[in-house]
Amino acid sequence: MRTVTERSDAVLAVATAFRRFGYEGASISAITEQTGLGKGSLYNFFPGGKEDMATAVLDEVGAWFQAEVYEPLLHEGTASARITAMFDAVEAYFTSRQLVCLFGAFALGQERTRFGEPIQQYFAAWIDALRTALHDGGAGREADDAATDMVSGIQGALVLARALDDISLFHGALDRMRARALTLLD
Amino acid sequence: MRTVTERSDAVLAVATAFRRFGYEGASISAITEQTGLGKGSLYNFFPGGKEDMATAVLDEVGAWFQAEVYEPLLHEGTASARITAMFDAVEAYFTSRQLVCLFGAFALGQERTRFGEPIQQYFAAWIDALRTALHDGGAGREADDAATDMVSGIQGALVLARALDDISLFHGALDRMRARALTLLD
DNA sequence: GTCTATAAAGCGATAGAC
DNA sequence: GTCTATCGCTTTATAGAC
Repeated sequence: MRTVTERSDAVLAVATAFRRFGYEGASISAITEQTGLGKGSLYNFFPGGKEDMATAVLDEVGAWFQAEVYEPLLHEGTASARITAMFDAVEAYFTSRQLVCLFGAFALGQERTRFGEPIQQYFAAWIDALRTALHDGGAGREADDAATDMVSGIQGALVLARALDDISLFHGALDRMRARALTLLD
Repeated sequence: MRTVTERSDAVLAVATAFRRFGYEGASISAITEQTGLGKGSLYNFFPGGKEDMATAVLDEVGAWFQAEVYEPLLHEGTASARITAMFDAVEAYFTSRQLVCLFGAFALGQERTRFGEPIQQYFAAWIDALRTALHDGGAGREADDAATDMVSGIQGALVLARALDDISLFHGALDRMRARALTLLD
């Protein structure tokens, strides 16, 4: 059996392993089983080993959010449409990924030391884009705190929904944040 | 050098190691260095090894929250005083513990599989006690969602404050939640 | 690009002296 | 209750065939 793979596919498969096992918990052999790729393939794609894999995964996720969340938040349509679209995109994203935000999970562990810069970048860019959209929509001084609270609230909802093993907690929290955002606009 | 230790002291020291390294990242030798206890002492206190250590740590933290957060929330004083006291206690607790909630951190990782029941218990009891206090204070139907949002909001604030390495994000978020709680009462 | 075999280091855990 | 030595296993990573 020799199914040739592209690196970008390998990155997605490795990301699944990290979501499931965490960074420390994802041993190379666990990643091998989860992804179906042998060690040879893995070290071919990621010469720097596990840390290289994690960097590639964070890059991929960061790029996805940049393209699908932050930029739409800044450019297209009315403020309320943009913000609603953000919640929809984020809800679909985490729902299809076991309610794990790799940046959030890494921020809580010792991984924060190794990957501090991309983690910081991810959250700073998100808050910044959301604050801008809120401000564009007429939210005044409260746009700052509101943007922070919403990004924070999404992370908290992920923690709680996983802890209580109840995905409706995630959907419910996002519904309330969506509604609150709309009350801040015009 | 033979400094005799009590198990309860060992539990507190091990907790610090888990906060710093995470469950998977805290190797026995790392716990040895962090705590100053040798392997002999550790396995004397925790015959079940690492899993035993984590269980003891979660028990200790859970008991602390039960005594210092949940019960005061249910019994003493006016609702607004009880809720303010909760935020104060929680703020001081996590501030002095590197902004790590072990239950929240474990909920995001594979540790959730092993320690699912205590994790669930911790958050369910917290939400339940807070909901009761809010209800006692005159908050109506919204007490349910508000209690969930506040416990979730605290977890989110911990994630964000660690990710951006800015403790003021934690204090600011708690200030706003405190204020919101008061607007829900009477 | 993928496989298998293997090396070197670190892991959790145990045994026995004190 | 604490120490040191050690076992057996798994880990990350590499080498070389295909």
